[in-house]
Amino acid sequence: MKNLTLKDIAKALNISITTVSKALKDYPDVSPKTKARVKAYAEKVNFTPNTFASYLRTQESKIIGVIIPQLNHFFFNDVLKGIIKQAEAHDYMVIVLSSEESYQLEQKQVMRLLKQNVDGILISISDTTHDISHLKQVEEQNVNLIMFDKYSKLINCPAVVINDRKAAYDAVKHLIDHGKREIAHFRGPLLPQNSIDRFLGYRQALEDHGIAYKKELVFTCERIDEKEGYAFADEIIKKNIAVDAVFSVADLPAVGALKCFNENNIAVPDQIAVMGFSNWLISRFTSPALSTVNQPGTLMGEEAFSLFLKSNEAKKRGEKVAGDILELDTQLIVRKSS
Amino acid sequence: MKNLTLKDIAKALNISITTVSKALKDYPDVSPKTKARVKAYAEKVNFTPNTFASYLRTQESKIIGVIIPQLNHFFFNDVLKGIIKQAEAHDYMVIVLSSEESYQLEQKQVMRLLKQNVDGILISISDTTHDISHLKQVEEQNVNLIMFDKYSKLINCPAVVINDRKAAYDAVKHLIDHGKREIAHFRGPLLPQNSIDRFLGYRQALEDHGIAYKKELVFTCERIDEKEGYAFADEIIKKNIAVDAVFSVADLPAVGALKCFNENNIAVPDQIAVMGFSNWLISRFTSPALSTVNQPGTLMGEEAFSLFLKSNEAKKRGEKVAGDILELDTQLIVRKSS
DNA sequence: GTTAAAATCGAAAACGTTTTCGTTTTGTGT
DNA sequence: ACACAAAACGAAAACGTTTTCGATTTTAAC
Repeated sequence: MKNLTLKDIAKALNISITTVSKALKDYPDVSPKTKARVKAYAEKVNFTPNTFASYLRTQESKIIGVIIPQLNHFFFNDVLKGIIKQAEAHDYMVIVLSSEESYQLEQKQVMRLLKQNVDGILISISDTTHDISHLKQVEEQNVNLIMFDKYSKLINCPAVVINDRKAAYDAVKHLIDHGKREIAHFRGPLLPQNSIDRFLGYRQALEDHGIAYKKELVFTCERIDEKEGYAFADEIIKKNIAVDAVFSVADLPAVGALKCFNENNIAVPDQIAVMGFSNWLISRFTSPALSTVNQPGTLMGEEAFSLFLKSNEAKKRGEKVAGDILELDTQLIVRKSS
Repeated sequence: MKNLTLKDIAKALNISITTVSKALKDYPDVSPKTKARVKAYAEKVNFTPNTFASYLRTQESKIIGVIIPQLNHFFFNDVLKGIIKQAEAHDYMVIVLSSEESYQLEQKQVMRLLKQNVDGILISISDTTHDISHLKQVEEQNVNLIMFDKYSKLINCPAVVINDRKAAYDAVKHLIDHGKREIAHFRGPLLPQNSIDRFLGYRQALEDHGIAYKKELVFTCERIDEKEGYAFADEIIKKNIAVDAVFSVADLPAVGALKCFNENNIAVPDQIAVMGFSNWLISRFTSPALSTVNQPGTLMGEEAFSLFLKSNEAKKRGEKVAGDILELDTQLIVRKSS
């Protein structure tokens, strides 16, 4: 019960391998009669050409590689879902790798994918990636490169991202619109760009509404977990810092803050409103339910694959695709915490 | 900047392709001197053989396929992480596909992987899979088949699973040991086997501790979400059913129940204790924090890959590996809700 | 019936690797 | 210096596909 080959079909129909191959690919120099015969038979025995042999001739593997910073991460898995869904629709297979937020490992994974002769690499770069020579190498080898979510401006390839700045702006604006003026921000570290953009959106929103930016209202996360959020909230209470809202760079610190406020009998959202970011599953279940910003992960994955397809077709025509950056809109999810 | 070939190395060193290939694979009929020369050069230019061409000769693709029922599912992503980690350590690539809990799609994905000539298929079967002819076909094509978590007894291949029955037993025993006697159970649907096993563990624990099984304390989930759990809890309150503990087939219904009990001022765990299953991220953040059962997902993935390796080696020796089922232990996570 | 053009087909090379088997080179003992 | 075995090397075929180009057959026109 081995997979059939062109040879098997040729033998069965008593014609040459060449003719079988050409019939299946609708070459003009095959008579309609034989074409029909071949196609009918191929259909019957469920033949599809061996991808490995095909690759050897055409240099197209019909496989793409995806590198994400973390394997069991809600958002990236959502993106992965979109990529795989679209890939499937276009008959591509997806190899999944993780950089585990390590620059070294990311380099290694890129090299592995190049060795595997994938048709394209879709990557969200790790927080520790400070050098992009490995990505340059992808382009030098003429392999399609697409970045998503966490990207580098130092390389000129198509990318699809969230408009983090606008998303943060809208979130903070929402707090302001509800009468909040002393808005604290739990910001992320200096890398990746996303956390900077969210911080900038926060500042911009304050400025546009005539609220002075106060350095002492900004707390910097390192691990971005709930403990940090709890600690910051605790500091706010202990030091009696005047705060009537918190905008967090991610949901987990917001959840931590929520817990701390609850324990100290601070009314959310009346005394202090809380806003998260990312719309993780957990945000629906806190009490009060956490307001947050939804990132369209699946859509991002689908768009990333579309960019790959475009890039691949341009490559086939001998062109080079422009390094345009596609920005996806987020959605403000207003729940009980704001 | 194309990938190098054996031919390039042969030309550079002025020897034949054959000798280069054999030197790299330590054939005995190559002199130590040339071996060293070839290896040094190959190292220098970072050569690795083209996997597609290799496959054509050896019929080994060094690619495995994984099919999971859902792509962005906390537990399955954990398993995926374990598989990919081990695969990487053994120089395998992993193609990820999803059946989306659809029997039809599962069939299709299996066929796609067979067409791709993967060396093995690791699968967790969907809840709607009632027929296993597609899996039989995998074995007929002599491709290694490994099942994990959700498996079928109708097919004889290696598998790695959680001991759901024992896990449920231990969870219920924990409730009993804390003085609970009227233990309700939110059970899952009739498929997959896992939810049956958890139900059986529940019954066994009651029986072994001299507690009569009461049908009216068992509630059957269909979608296994928090709304169902909320509704069941509501029913318990409204109908005034005597219940002092709830054991849920999964975390989400338990979270829903928790919410309902909180809203009705029922003290958890004193009046009613609540126990979930799966240790999702969310269980840490409810109030009170949810007691649950941890499923070792990453370990399961690692073991699944190990089973594949074993199976593959047996295949190379012309043997057939036994369809042994490896059961992994779970951990009872006791938090404030019990 | 002849001939040219058009339609149809197939031989063969190529992709890069692995492996069999035959050839050449080296080394040993006389 | 010679025979012979052992060591080292290389030619070639195979994996299954695609595609070029030459060969063959059919059709049409006179």
